[in-house]
Amino acid sequence: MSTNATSSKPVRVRFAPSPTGDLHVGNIRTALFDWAYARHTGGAFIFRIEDTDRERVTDEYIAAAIDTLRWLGLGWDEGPEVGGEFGPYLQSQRLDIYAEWAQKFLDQKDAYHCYCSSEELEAVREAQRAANVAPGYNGHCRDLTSEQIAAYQAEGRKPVVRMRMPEGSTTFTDLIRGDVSFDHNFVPDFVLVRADGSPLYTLAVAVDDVMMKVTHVLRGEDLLSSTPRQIRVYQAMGVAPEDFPAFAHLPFVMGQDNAKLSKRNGEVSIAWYRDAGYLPEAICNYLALLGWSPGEDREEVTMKELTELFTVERVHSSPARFDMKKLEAINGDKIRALSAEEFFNRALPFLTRAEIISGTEAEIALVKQALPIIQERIATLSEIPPMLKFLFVKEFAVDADSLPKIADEQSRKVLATALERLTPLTDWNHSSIETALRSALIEEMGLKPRIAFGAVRIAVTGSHISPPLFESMELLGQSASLARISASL
RNA sequence: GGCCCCGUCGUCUAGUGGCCUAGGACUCUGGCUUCUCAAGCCAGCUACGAGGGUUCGAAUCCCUUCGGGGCUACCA
Repeated sequence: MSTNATSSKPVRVRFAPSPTGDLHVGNIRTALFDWAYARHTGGAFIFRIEDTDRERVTDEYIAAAIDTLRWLGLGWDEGPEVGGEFGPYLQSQRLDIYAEWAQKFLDQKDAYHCYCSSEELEAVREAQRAANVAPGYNGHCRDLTSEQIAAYQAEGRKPVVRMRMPEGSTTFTDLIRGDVSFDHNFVPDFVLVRADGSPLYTLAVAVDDVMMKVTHVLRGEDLLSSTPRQIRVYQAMGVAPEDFPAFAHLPFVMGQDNAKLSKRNGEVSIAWYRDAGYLPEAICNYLALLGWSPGEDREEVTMKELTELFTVERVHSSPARFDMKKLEAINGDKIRALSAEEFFNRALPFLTRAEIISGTEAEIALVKQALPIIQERIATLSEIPPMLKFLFVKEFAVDADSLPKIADEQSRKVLATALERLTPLTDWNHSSIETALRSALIEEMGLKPRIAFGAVRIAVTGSHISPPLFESMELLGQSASLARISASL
């Protein structure tokens, strides 16, 4: 059989993670594409939690997933916290629905009880591997007699519910990969309900997509080969082929060097990126470029432009490697593009969390003046505290590695001269400071600017790397600046 | 092993038979600018996995091959 993906129904896309851990880069890329597609088509974005495996999914992870999506700006139209017509959106709250369908499949003989134990199943697989044949359920319990069933029940065995895969094959049109076909010889009868009565992903995902009227399933490539099973459930539910959702299997996002994305090569948890000072719009922009491209040699897109430009046709089929360097570059671009007010809003939490400032009015005012001179020099927000630290420290001290650089005779002379010429300055601002120092150190002493200003920089900011010197001194103020120069003599 | 998916610079990509002696971005290298660090500007390095076809013409179509990945659970 085959399905046709064309549909004129209003688009409904879902992002349905199974929160067995923090949402990671790959999950988010999928969420982003789901969201962008829904927004592009004017359809609904549905957020559903697949927590049928309560052994692995925790409430903390669910809460974290909700939080992460919100932080990224991927708002949903239906789902946790916002509700919706087709809720609940947590699968663990829909157990009765799955049980009803499973019973219906049983009644229709589309499914059957399987009494095989895990050990027996494993033994079968072992034998299949040894015989070099396709491993998979062998259909042992497909047509049990009532005597056999009675015997198993007498043994106290609890059966699982297994879906019967008919002879033939399943072909569906993947929006990204074209027609994909699976021979049922390689799609064994699969389990819908565990022995304890709880549903499996294979049941819940298909039932929910139908019940929630999902029209487009954009998900990871790893689910590609489970699609025939999902389609089998649609059929058992009595859904007409033209009402099946369209599928699009997104390519993987892989780690820096080899295969899987892991802690080693680039952090996987989005929470980590938030703490490291990455902007949500930068993460989304970068992730959008993994497996998709707006074309026309374009790289930079806003969230709004992404929704306007995004189409599944432009998603390609090969996996992409995650490159932290490029994310950083985009993050720097986005930071530079921020308005002064926005930049302040984003920067403030990093300064307070690093305990550089406590939040007094005077501190806030100084921060607002200082931010513009560092905005173009950082790639992540976490670079702000170390860069502005010199303006706020109570106990100032020159960095250990910079200290030797101002210990020589020439530096001491430079600092002494600077102190002497800066002390009488009555109008303390960056241009008057620059004028005074240039005439004293460059013109009169004949020094190279980098040598002369370098010494002053270290004495005043404590490091040989700092924001622009004269602006820094203006912000620090005359008395503090002079005190530091004097202290280093 | 079987089934399925994938294969353009180091990385992300543009490219849908001639506009490609393959373009952009990140990285890297060199230079300019410069009070440090950045930013900015300029230049450079490096790619169609391989082999066969089809065609006047192929990165683009077909076949084979090699390589990578996924699935093969009472995970999702």
